[in-house]
This record gives sequence, C-alpha cells and structure tokens, in this order.
Amino acid sequence: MTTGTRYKTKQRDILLDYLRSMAGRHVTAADVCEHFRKEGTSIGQSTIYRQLESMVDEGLINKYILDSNTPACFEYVDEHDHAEGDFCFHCKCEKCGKLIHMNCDELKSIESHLASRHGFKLDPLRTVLYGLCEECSNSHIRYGESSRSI
Amino acid sequence: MTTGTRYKTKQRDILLDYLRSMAGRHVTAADVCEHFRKEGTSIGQSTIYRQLESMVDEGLINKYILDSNTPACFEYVDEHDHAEGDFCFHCKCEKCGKLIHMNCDELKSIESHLASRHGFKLDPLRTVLYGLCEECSNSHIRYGESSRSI
DNA sequence: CTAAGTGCAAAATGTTTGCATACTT
DNA sequence: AAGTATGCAAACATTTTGCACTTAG
Repeated sequence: MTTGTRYKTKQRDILLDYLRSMAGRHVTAADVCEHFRKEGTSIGQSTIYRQLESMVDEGLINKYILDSNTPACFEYVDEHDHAEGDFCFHCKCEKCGKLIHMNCDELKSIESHLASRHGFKLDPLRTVLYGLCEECSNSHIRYGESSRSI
Repeated sequence: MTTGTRYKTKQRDILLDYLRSMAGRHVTAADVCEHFRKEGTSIGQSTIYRQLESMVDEGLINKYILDSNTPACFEYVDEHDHAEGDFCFHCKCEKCGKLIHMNCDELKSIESHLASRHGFKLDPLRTVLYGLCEECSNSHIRYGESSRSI
C-alpha cells in the first residue's frame, strides 16, 4: 500500500484542515473539489484524490464506500479515538449515517481469534462495522428505496 | 427494493445456475461475462448486471463492495446459511492489500452483543476488518514509517 | 540535489441506460 | 395483449494515470 515519506505541503494542510472542520460529516471527493473551487482555493482534483487516499492509509480519515457508482465518502477521524491500546471502534448506521463510537470488549475476542486462527493482526482503530442504529432499525421507513440494498 | 414481477428467463436460469455452482466463491460481473463468453453462451452484459442486481434485491445472492474502482463481488447465498444471515466477512491487509474472505463465528458474538447492548443491527456483509495478514506481520519490512497510530 | 507532490488533461474502470426487439405470462 | 427481459452500443460518473513542473527536506 501507499507509503513513503510524507511531505508537508500547502495543499495537504489545507485539505486536512477542511476535513477536520467537517469532522463527523461525510465528504466526497467531489464535495472537496467543489468547496475549494467556491473558496477560490485552487487545488487539483488529482491532488485531492491522492491525498485523500494517503490519509486513509495513514488512518487520519476513514473512507466509506456505500454503493458502487456512488462516490466514496471520507470523514475525519478524531484524535481522541486514536488513543493507544484502546479497543474502541465505530459502528456506522447505513441509513442515517450516524457514527457510533464504541468501546466493546467483544472486539478483543475477535481480535484474538483472528490472530490465533488466521494470523491476522487486527487494527481496531480502523474498524468500522456497518449496520442499522437503534432508531433506524425501529423505523418502518425502507432503506434504499430506489433500487439496491447492498 | 426494486421488486416487481420476475419472469423466468433462460438467461436468468443459466446465470443463477452458474452462481450456485460457484457458491462460496466471489464472482464479479466481469467474471460472469467472461465465463459465458468462454463457454460460448451468449448473455449480454447489461442483462448480467441487471439480473445480479435483482438477485441481490431478492436476497438470492450477496453483493460485496470492497473498494471504489474495484468491481463488486457477488456470491450465491446458500439456503441453510441464509437462515440467520451469512456471517462471512472480510479482512483486508493494510500493507499488501490482500483481501481475506472469512467465515467466522466470532462475528456472531459481536453481532448479538451490539444488538442487545446497543440496539445496533450489524450488517456483516459490509464488514471489513483492517489489519496485517500473516505474511505481512511476520515480515521485517517497516510498514508506514510516516505517522501511523499503530 | 533528490525524492515527492502538484495539476492538467486524458484514459481507464465499472456500471447504467435508451431503445428496438423478443420473450413470458 | 400487456408487461418484462434482452442485448447492443453509447453514455456515465468516479477514479486513476502520464507527464512536465514545482516544491519540500
């Protein structure tokens, strides 16, 4: 995956600032482009795509892929979530988009299972579990009314 | 859900047979096209895409969206697995990008925990756990010397 | 000075759609 | 007969890439 020394560039800083200012909200690459276009700040879209991907690799932001042919969403990851050894992870509601910050010991059991049985070292910080939150699963409104259901 | 009366067509049957024969394995729309092209069976790709989407809506197959610009994968849902949902999920190596397809009961414990304690209805189909695969975690090559939090 | 990032425009990718035809019920 | 499904080709939208240029360390 993309690694290498990361240079501190004006574009990267501006982009990260913006993402931080939007913490908790979903932003698509197109949204970002649009935002900077409106602001008069000129950043090439290839830079935006490349930086977003880097930041995902670095764990600075999360990437959500909601459906094919739907642009990926990005979201700033708050620092307090980054505490070391903390087994917090996130649950994301597929319907309302709410992000729920959880600290759940169950994850530890998965973690050790994956490690012992599959040799896979889980990175809980990057873990996002999708599903329906309490309110949304109780509501009778259909999710994905148009066509697909994923 | 896009439902409507579904006609039984030759193409649909052939496609479903093929998917069934590939049960447990991931198949992309392109794989399907390729398969039929090789076999000499002529089915239009739009038909394939449309039927796959319908079958997802009907719950006959699962759709996995793994990354943007990566083709969606489909997988036949076996009836017995289908009973309480198929608990297969994916682990993705942060380093080499390898995708590991797992069928792990541990996920069930998380699932019920989330449901009972947080009212969160997990959607395992969308679950991707990040971490390091066996080979990569054994290798001495440094991963992400930049600024990873792990 | 060197490796990395930028930006443009062009390409690539996976998926969807318009429409005339053919098939199912 | 009425309503769907098919298949082709063209359209789409998002994301990636080639390349010359600029910038950071």
